[in-house]
Amino acid sequence: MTARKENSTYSLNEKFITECDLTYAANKIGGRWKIVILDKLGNRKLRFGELKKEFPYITERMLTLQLRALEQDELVKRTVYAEIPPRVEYELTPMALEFLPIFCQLSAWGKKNKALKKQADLKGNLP
Amino acid sequence: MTARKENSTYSLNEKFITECDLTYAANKIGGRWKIVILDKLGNRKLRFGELKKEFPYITERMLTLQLRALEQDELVKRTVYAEIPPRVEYELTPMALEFLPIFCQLSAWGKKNKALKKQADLKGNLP
DNA sequence: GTCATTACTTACAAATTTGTCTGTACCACA
DNA sequence: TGTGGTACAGACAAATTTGTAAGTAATGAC
Repeated sequence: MTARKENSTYSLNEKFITECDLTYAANKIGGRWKIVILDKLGNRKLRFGELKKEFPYITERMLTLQLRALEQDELVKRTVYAEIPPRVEYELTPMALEFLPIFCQLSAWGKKNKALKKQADLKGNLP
Repeated sequence: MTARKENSTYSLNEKFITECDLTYAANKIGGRWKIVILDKLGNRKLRFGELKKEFPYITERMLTLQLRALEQDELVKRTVYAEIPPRVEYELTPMALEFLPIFCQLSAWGKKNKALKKQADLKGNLP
C-alpha cells in the first residue's frame, strides 16, 4: 500500500496475497472491524452515529478509518447530505452484499464452535 | 491475549470480538497467513517443508508461528515422528475442515471481483 | 570428524494497526 | 454571544504483527 523496501519478503508476500483469489477477498474484510461493520450494515442504510452505537467501544477515529477504507474498496457507499448538523449515510454496495451469505456461514461456524469449546473447557481442559 | 491495561477500549473491544459469533470465527483465520495455510492444507497431510514450498516467500519463523497458533486453536493437528532428520506433519482438524466450503465461496468472490476490478481499471478509472 | 538434512528457536528490528486525546466546521436556536 | 449537535481530522503513542538474521539439535552418510 505504501512506499516500502522493494523486494523485501514483506512486499513479495503482499503481491502473492493480492494475486490469490482467497486472500484477495480475505484482505478486503481483514482487520478488527471491517467484517462486523459490513455485517451490521447489512441491507440497511445507517448514519455514522447510528453505526457507532452498534459497537459499544469503537472510537470515532477507528470507525472513520475503516469506513474510508471500505469506501475505497467500493464495499460501502457514502452519501453526504448538505445539512447542518451534518448527515452522512452508509450502505453496502452490490459487491459487498454478496459477502452477506458468507458472513452467515462464518457466524454459524463461530456459534457452533464457540459452544463446543465452552463445553470442552467445562469438562476440565481449561486453558 | 496478553497482560494489558484493563478497561482500555482495546480490551473492551477484544471482549466484544470474542463474544460475537462472526468475529469469533473471523479471528481464528485472521492475519496474513492463517487462511491460506488452512486452505492449502485442505484435505492433505503435509510436512513442514512441503507446506513452506506452497508459499514462495514465507519465512520459516512466520510459518512456525502461524502453525502453532492454529494448533492452539485446534484447527491443525501436528504429528511429530521420532526420526532424524525430523519429520513433522500437519493436517486439518474436523473443526477446520468445516471452513473449507466457506473458503471456496470467499475464493469465488475474490476471483469474480478481482476480474471486475481489472476491467473497470482498464476502462480508465485507474487508481 | 565433517557435512547435510529438517524443523525449528531466539534476539532484534521494522512496519502496520489500533487507540488516546484534542480540536474544528457548520448553523440553528436560545 | 454562547451552546449544542454531527461527523469528522490531526498529532501522538502504545500494541501487535511481520520480517531479518543467525543459530541449534540430532544422526546417518561420507
